[in-house]
Amino acid sequence: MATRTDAPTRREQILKEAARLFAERGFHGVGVDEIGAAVGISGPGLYRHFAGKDAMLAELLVGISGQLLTGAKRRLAEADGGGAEGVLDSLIEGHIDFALDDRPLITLHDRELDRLRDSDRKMVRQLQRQYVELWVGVVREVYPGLGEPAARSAVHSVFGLLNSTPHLGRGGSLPGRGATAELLHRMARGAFAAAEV
Amino acid sequence: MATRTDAPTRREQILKEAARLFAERGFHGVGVDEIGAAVGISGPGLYRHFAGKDAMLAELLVGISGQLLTGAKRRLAEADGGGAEGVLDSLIEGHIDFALDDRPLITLHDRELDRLRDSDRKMVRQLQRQYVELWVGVVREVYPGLGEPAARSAVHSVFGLLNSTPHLGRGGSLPGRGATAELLHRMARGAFAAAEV
DNA sequence: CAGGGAGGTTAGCGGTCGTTAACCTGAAGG
DNA sequence: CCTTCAGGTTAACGACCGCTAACCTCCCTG
Repeated sequence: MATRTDAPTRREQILKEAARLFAERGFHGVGVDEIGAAVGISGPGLYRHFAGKDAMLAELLVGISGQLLTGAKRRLAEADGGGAEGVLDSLIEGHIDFALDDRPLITLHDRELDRLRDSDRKMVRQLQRQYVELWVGVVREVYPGLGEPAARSAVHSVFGLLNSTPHLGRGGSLPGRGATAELLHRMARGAFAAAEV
Repeated sequence: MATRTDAPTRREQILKEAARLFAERGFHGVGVDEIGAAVGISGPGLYRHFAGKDAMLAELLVGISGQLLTGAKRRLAEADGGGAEGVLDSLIEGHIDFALDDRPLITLHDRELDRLRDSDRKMVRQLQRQYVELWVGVVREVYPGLGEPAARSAVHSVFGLLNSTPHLGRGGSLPGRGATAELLHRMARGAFAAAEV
């Protein structure tokens, strides 16, 4: 698991707060002064750590896409020979963990992509595409009745389902993390199964 | 069906283009000059039709939420006594029609809510809540094994699934509107079924 | 103990944006 | 024919925002 125990660097603090603010009010809706204030320094101080506001967003989005893809590849490799069913469950579990633990990032991920420089956007799109295609392969193995276009649509739709976590009441009345994760998992599997034929 | 055949008013043109632009680049990412240019007039000319940029967004979001709720109430009333299954299918169908035909609005609907004045935001939230609760009631009738919190989470997640249409390749390789609608419908039902117990 | 870099600060510039002001025009109506 | 008004126009203002410049202050290190 390799959990971090040392204190987060200033850069990491900034990225975390920027992600939260961008998710809450949109990239253009947040000023650099606010981001600075969120970590206890003031506006222009951020430029000691990032080339500009765009660079923060770029690093966040590239980081998210890369993390998702890397995790998925690892899960695919780990369960090699262990049945496609198990791999799909592992993929779903990983995506749910991400959606539940990093809601702001999940929100940014499909909301602010167009605010990136061309080169960064291309990179993020490529990582996202690889991630989707990895899912599509596994899904078609588990549900052979699905054609490729249908499988791709189904995968995008299940992402929509799993990424709905920001809309689930902010920690108030929902049935706890474990139960929510389980519910989402079952629904994802049910959606895929119903997509087949 | 009461289909409109007369030409759209200028106000309606503006709202339509504003919705598209807001969905593409975000509320703060679009200038009034661009909105004006999209309908062939220039920036400040918009103020003959709207009190300001905020008013356009408010009218769009209130309109969407109201339309969704009104349509859902109508479907519930129409099929009265005709079985909860049929009502749920009708609700799903209505939501899919909306998601497929008005993608920009669906995008705005859960993205730019926080940019509204307090009073407008409260109104939209109330309409949305009524819409969700209507679904929750029907879903629990069809799937009695679902508790109320689980049903509400499931409804939000299915909305995420259905609202994924903007991510499905923009008219390129996807299997045509009818097939897409059918796929989404089956997946929604499958997700609900899998949520139960 | 000098000095230099890391990481702050405030002041301010330049551009953009929402909005208003002032003016114009063409068509409808008495 | 004169008036009125809806629906435009351009100019410009004031606020805000991203970013740079110039400066300061520790702390580490040779």
